[in-house]
Amino acid sequence: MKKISESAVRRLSLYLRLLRVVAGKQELISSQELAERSGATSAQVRKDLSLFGSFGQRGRGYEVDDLIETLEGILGLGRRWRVAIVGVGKLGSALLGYRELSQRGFDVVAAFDVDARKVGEKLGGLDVSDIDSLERVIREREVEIGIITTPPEAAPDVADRLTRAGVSAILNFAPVKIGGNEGMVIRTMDLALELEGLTFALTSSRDGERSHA
Amino acid sequence: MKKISESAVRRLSLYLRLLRVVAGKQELISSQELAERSGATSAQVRKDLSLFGSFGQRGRGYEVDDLIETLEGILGLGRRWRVAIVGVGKLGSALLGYRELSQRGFDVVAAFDVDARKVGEKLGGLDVSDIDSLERVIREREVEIGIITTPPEAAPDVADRLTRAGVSAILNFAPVKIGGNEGMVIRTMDLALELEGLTFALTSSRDGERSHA
DNA sequence: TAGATTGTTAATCGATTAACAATC
DNA sequence: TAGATTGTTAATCGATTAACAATC
Repeated sequence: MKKISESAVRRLSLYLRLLRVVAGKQELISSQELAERSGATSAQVRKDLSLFGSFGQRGRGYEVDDLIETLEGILGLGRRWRVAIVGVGKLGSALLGYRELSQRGFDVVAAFDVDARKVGEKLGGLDVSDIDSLERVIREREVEIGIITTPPEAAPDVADRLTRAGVSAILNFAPVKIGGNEGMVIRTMDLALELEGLTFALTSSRDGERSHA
Repeated sequence: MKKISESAVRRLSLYLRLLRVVAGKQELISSQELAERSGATSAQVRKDLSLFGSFGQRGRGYEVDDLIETLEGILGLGRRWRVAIVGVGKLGSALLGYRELSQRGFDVVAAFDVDARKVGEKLGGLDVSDIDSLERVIREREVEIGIITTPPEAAPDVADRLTRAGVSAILNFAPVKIGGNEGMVIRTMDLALELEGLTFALTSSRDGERSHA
């Protein structure tokens, strides 16, 4: 099976979101229009889609509804996913309260914390479980995706435990490298890294101006 | 000035973080060690650094403390940055409460919301301002970076207003495309997109297994 | 000096863009 | 049929990796 780049997958997600916006308003969409809305080129759009098959009609474009279904299939969104959140601090509880998650097909079925005061508390309609019961609860509730919102020190250990408990993918918000063993799918979202991307751009563009002057 | 790729900048941020961990513990570090810790290759590390100069000593490696300072300089972290958060919902207030931000050189000096009940409230030691006063407050407090944590519908307008008020970079958490005019630096962090990256990988790897069988 | 490790050039790999025949 | 737009191949561009002379 040919390898699909991460950036291609991101764009597919983006196309799907844009298609949902126009769904019901128009029947067909061209690679050109999808390109304008997504900031890609029309060639890019056609290429991305063609990695998985031919879904359009020459001379007409793509059927919006069809393409939505196709993309949902490709991205694995034809079903719901069972998610656990580990670490119910500020960020964790923000995520717990997110309606977006459930709308997009992700059911948060477990939440964990070390803090005894939080355990048992009801947050977003869900009991917070003790982190000590992680393995058991993960198994019982058949969690497939773990979201780590613990402090960085705790994150690698949590990742190991999630892995051993049978979770198959992790979305990590802690600013540390998470060691996943073979086959584990891991993504890290790192606020500081993104901010530093901004400050780099600001700083170097300013230097750029100066050196032009 | 040669273009530096976004991924190179991300790696530089990562190297910096790793260097801070070993600072005080060791004086020198090799590209090899930095590579192991970051998941890059040693050639990658040397190449990334060489985009900005020669900071190492052949046969010895890089001085940890020196390299930290150098990277801070490159990434624009030799100073503090003034940040505003727009949208004090769950995510916005989580960010407001983040000590990490201030530790990393980002001072949150303003927060905004549309909700009259939130305006005036003190959150993380900061008064929430009315969104109507955005332009004025941004100017008065000399905000340089805006963080958007509003619902998606509001985000594009907020981005425009931030831009016109003189903010030079935006970190956007809303799942929409933000139109920035020339020279504006924009990054979007999109939870749904990342999750869909996971489900894609899970789904296609499973399909992969099947097709091997 | 011998061993280690950088900085940089050249080779490779992969992703994006351009172009156009196929075809609705 | 004429016009539009796909799907795909070839060309280009950029990023990563390999290799090695320079040198600490």
